[in-house]
Amino acid sequence: MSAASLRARIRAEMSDEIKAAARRHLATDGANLSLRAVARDLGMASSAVYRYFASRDELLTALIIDAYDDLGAAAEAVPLPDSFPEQWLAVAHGVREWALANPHEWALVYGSPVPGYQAPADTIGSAIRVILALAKVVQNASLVGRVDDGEPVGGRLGAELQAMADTAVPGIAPQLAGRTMAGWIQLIGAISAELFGQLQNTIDARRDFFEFQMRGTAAWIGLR
Amino acid sequence: MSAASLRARIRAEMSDEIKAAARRHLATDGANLSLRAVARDLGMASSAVYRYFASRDELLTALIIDAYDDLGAAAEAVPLPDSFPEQWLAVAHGVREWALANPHEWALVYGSPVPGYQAPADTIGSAIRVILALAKVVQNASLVGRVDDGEPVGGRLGAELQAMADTAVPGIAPQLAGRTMAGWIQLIGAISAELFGQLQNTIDARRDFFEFQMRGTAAWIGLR
DNA sequence: TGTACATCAGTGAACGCGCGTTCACTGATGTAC
DNA sequence: TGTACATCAGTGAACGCGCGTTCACTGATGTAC
Repeated sequence: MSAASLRARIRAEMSDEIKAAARRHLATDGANLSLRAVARDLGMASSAVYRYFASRDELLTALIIDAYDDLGAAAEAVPLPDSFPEQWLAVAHGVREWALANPHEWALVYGSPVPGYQAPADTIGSAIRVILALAKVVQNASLVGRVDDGEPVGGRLGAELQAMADTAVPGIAPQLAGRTMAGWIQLIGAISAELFGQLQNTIDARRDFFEFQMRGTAAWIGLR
Repeated sequence: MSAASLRARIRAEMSDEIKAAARRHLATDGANLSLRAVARDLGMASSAVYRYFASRDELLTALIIDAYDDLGAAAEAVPLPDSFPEQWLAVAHGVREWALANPHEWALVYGSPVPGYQAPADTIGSAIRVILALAKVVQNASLVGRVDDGEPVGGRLGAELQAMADTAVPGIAPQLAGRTMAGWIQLIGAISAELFGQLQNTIDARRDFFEFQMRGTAAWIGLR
C-alpha cells in the first residue's frame, strides 16, 4: 500500500470515528447535535473536526446517509421465505429490528425534520433502498400471479403512480405500486408509533402487535 | 366581574399570548424552543415569563396539551356522513387538514421525541381524543353490524386488546379494537410521511393519495 | 539515497453569539379593616 | 370611604454555561528531484 493511500485510509478511519462519536451524541442531543461535544469526546480540538467535515450540517448529512445505507443493507440482507406475505413480514421485521437497535438514527431519518436543515439530493439513492426491497417482493409476486392489480386509479395520482412504477418497478400495475408505497408508509408509521411513544401505557406485546399490523398490510396489498 | 377575577382573566390572556408567541417559534426552532426569543417577541424581560411558566419544559408541555386538544376538537367536530367508511374518511381528512394547517404542532406531538423531555401524565386525556373519535365510528358500525369482528387474536396481545377495548370502547371485539388502533397509526403515519417529506419528488397529488390510503385502511378494518 | 519543499492534521485562542434560570428590586393593583 | 398592608407582574443585571466557525500557527508526513 502506497504512503498516499495509507494517509487516505487513516483519514477515512478518523472520519468514521467522528461519525461514531456523533452517532452516540444523537441519543442525548437528537438532531440538535453539538460539534464541540463530539470533538471533546474524541479528545481533539473542536476546530480539528473541520478538517473532516466542512460544517455541522455536512456531518449531519453524512450521518443521515450512513443511517439510510445501514438500514437499507439490513433490509436487503433479510433471508426471504417462500410465501410472499411471509416475505413482506420478514423484511418488515428486519426493518423494525434495525430501528429498535438504532432508535436515534431512525428518528434522524424518519422523525420530524430538523428546522433549518435541508437534506441534499445525494441522500435519495440511499433513502429508497428499503422501499425498493419491499417493492421487489411485490414485483416478484406480481410476476407469478400471487397478487392482484386491484381497482385502477385515475387522474393525476394515477399518472404519478404510473411514473413511479415505471422508474422503480417496471411491469407492475400503477395501483399496485401505490399500495406498495402505502404499505411502506404503514411500515414506517408502525415503527415510528412504537419508537415515538404512541403505544405507551396501551400495548406491551409490541412485536406481536407489529406483526398484526404488517399482516394486515400484506393482506390489503393482496399478497398471497 | 370582581377585581380578583379580572386579574385572573388578564393573567390567562398573557399566558395565551406567551403560548401563541411560542407556537410561532416552533416553526423556526422546532421543539428546541428558546424562552428568551419568546420573551423578546413579546417585548418583555425573559425573567417575566417565569411568572407564567415555571420552566421551559412546562411551557412546552402547555403547547403539547393545547395541540392535542385543538386537534382533538377538530376531529370531534367533523360532520359525519351516513356510510361508515365515509365517516372514517371524513375524520381522517379532518385530522389531515388540521395537520397541514399546524405542521409544527403536529411535529411536536407526533414527531420524534424531544431529547430529555418527558411528557407528564396529564397530557394523556388530550392525546387520546383523536383515536376515540375514530373508535366511535367503528363502535357505531359494530353496533349495527356494518363491520365484522375478524379473526380473534390470542396470547398477551389479545388480552391487551381486550383491556383496551373494555376501557375505551366497551362492547367491541378485541381484534376489532386492534384494527382500529392500527388504523389510527396508519392515519398518523400517512400524515407524518407527507409532512416529514417522505413523498417528496414522488407524489404531488397528496390529498388523493391520502384518500387512497385511508380507503385502504377503512376497507381493511372492514367498515361497510 | 538524501534533501528541499509542499501538503496535511491538529492546536488553541478568539469572535460574537445565545441560552435557562435566579434574585433583589420597583411600582401598580387588590384586600381587609 | 379611606388607609395600611399584602400580593402580584414585570425589570434588569448577573451567573455560568455552551455553541459554530475562523485563523494563524506548529510539527509531522509525503513527494519530487
